[in-house]
Amino acid sequence: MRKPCCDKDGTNKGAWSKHEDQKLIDYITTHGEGCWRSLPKAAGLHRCGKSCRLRWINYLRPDIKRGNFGEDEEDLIIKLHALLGNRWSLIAGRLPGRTDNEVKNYWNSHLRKKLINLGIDPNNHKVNRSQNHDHSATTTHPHNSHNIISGSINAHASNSDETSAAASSDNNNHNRKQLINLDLTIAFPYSDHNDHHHDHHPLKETEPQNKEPLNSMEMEVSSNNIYTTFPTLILFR
DNA sequence: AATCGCAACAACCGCAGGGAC
DNA sequence: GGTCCCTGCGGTTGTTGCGAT
Repeated sequence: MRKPCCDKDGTNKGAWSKHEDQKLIDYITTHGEGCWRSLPKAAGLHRCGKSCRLRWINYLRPDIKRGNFGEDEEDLIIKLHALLGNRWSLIAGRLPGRTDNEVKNYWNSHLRKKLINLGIDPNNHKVNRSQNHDHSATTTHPHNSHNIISGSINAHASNSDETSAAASSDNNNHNRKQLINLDLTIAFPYSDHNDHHHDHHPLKETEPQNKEPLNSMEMEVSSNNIYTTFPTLILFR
């Protein structure tokens, strides 16, 4: 029988107090991140490790960027969501200082509605033809009536009506890349990475200090990379 | 001034992946 | 190879703040 992640008795839940925050900050500043399960006891916190980790990652980390999302960030989230779906950690990984929780919340509370108001299905980023066709938003291109992203993979697929296998030909990929106008360079992990607690996902390779802020112009979608690295992206064909 | 409804955000929960034993 | 443990992720819920009535 597997033990629960934390004892239900004796652990605090709900909002964190300033005192708890300070304890967590002090401990991590001294000992570094990791070993979340044993951290609460060592730090003198009556919280489960999960809760500590979440609090640190989503709120206390010094590199957290607080405040409203800029238009460029909004744009980037929408574009990345079209590519990656609800992979919030991956999306947040390309937005320096933003957390997956923050991006997820922002999507659910703002961007989702924004797309719906534009007559765009936030799930597949396709225009809902039964709704209004006022596409005056900055994220919408007049030349592409199918998708909020200019020449996105979705748009490409919708134009080709059940397109054949995504990686079927280099020529096809080249054409797509030209159509997409959305670049997403995927860097790979440093082999000499010291952090043995890091996530090994191919898009989570870069540490915050290595992340370059990307905007839509800098992103590079290599179709080969996309389709071979992220099987779930096949969904967006 | 009170209260109601909604939006925003913080936090929790369950699950899955991966490493260690 | 199987099991356990730790960690991270994504969905969901709870709480708080604010505007409308």
